[in-house]
Amino acid sequence: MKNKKRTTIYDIAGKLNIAASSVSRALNNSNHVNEATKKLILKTAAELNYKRNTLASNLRKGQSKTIGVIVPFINQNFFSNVIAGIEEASYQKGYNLIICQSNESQNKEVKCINTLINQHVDCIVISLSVDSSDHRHLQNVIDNGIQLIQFDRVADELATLKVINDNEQASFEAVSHIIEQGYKRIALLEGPQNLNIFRQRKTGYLNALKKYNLPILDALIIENAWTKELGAKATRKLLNLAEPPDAIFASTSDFSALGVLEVASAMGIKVPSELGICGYSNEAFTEITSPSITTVDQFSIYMGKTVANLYFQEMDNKDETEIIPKIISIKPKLIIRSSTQRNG
Amino acid sequence: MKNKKRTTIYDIAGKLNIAASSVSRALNNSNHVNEATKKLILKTAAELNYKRNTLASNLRKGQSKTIGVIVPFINQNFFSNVIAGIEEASYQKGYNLIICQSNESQNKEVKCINTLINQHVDCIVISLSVDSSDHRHLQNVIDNGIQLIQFDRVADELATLKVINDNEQASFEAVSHIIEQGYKRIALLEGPQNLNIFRQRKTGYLNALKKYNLPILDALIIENAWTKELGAKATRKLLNLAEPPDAIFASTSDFSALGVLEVASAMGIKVPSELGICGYSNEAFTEITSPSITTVDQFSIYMGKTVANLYFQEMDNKDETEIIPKIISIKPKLIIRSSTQRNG
DNA sequence: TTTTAATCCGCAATCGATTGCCGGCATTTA
DNA sequence: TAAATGCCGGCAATCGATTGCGGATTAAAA
Repeated sequence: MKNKKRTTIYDIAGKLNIAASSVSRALNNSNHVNEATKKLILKTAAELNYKRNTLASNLRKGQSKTIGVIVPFINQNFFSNVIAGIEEASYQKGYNLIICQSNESQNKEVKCINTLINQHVDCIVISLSVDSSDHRHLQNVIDNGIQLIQFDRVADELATLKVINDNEQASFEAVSHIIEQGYKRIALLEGPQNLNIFRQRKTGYLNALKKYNLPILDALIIENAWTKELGAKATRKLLNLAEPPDAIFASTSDFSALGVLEVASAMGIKVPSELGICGYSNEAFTEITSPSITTVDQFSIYMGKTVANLYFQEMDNKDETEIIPKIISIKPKLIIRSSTQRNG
Repeated sequence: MKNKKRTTIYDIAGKLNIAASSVSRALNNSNHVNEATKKLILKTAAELNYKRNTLASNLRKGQSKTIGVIVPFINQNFFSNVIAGIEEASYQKGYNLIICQSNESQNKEVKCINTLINQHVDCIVISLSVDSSDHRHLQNVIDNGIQLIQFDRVADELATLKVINDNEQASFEAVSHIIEQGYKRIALLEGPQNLNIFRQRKTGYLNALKKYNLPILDALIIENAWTKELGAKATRKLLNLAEPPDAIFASTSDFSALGVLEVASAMGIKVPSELGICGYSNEAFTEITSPSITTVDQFSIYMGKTVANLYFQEMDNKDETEIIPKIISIKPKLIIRSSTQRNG
């Protein structure tokens, strides 16, 4: 029962004593075949349990109907949601997904890209790894004639299709909200500044301080505090300052914010009355901590769908020879919860 | 710059005035080529930015070095972790992953399987959707000579490779722990019984009650309470009984347990003193609710690695013509937290 | 010096599906 | 009736890489 050779169009052609080309045409519903023979072929194909060999088909047609996706980690909420979104939209169009993780390493990222190029994917969707420094591997994708779409963590200087969040605006709104709640000394936990998203969030933070005429205090800005542990560590440092902050904006992630919350609780500091906390990403748990954590929702599933549809749209009007770089910016939403509400 | 034809082995062969077969052999590091020419070929290949066309290669070799994975939802913690595990192990072996979501629908599951068969994947890894009733589509995979590996939610009657959790034992231990904490009336929130995992967890529950000579009370067993909302609804019903339970085992998921906790909190019922709660899956948030939730860890990433390695191992000794069905059972771990601890 | 073996390389078939082109037959139009 | 058109089917090349086989050259053994 095992591993008999699969039935091919030649098997069908042989059985019906016709040419393979006719079988192929029938299977592709070409109107170049008589309706009766087409039916007969389809029937025979079903009987013989024929499955098209997509490899052969793609090789001949020079396309693979496959989209390659590279993310730092598959099992992080934001990314798995984006992937789910991409998958949903792609499935409807008959496209498949090949997923790779870069593990936040440019080294592996390069390998993933090469694999995907070898696989002749039609499109590569990527969110950069944290230590991504130069972008020759991305240029390589383009040079190989593969559509490249960057999302979330993008290389600004590369003119490709992009789907991003308006991080600066979201960050600005979050910090403005914090200020309006009466907090005066607002600390920032920032992420690796080689990633544009973290630079933008910092800019938003600075702009908000500026708008409300609050001083920028370098002591309250902590670099690379983007995990729960680093967030906790940074918080310990901040709260032990002679003049500690009265709010902490964990611009990097909700995990970082969780670290802040845990340290504050352990130190007996009351949230939000004595310390305001705001995270980023709207992870599921932010709703159920006590107090619940104010955060920013990035519409991750929608983002994934947008990425996929952007590709399909580009395909549709590929009569244009040149690719016009296009950027779709999604406005994230501030989710105000208990951890920053001390008015009202 | 765009969409020039890619360089092929023929381009390399042409430039060096040798046969394509030699180029192929050099690229595959065959020792059938002179060391000097091999070097020259490799150098030229790099210069011309050659990328192997994996489609052609796979077509010729009759294998795709690709594993297809089908899960209900990509963006659920357990599944995304399993996928991350599979990806990690596969990547090391040079295998690619094609990911599909069944959306808990057998209908889509069938389509996914057909897609993967068409793609000529070497192996299909699947965790069944909840409404999966018959298993002809799985049989179809086997009939097409594709290795099938089931994990977590498996069809017992199908003799394939399987990687599962010992749900019955885990459930037994969880309920035993609850009983040992002095709870007497333990409710069970159970999942759809057509899935074997939920049947097994129920069995474990029943066995534990039996062992400790506790009565089985039908009123305390609620069917299909496997989301947060359904868990909450079930809890409202249970706690309004004339004789309400003093503990609830949400055997379906931690989300369900979270629903229980929220309703209990809203009703002013103290956890764990008045009500014990135990979930299943060790979702990240169970650690940070107050009180933290006792749950069962399924070692999901490890499970993914195990699945992948099981496949590679089978490949290695495929000299055996017949496939020996093999089941790997991973023993989950009870994580005891505050929500069930009222002794000590 | 001759035989044997080893090493390298090329030819050509192959994997399975697709598609441009040609030709036979039937139908329609002049 | 002859010419033009349309429909349907087959032939054969093609996509790019792999591989069995045979031949040529060189090195090693007798």
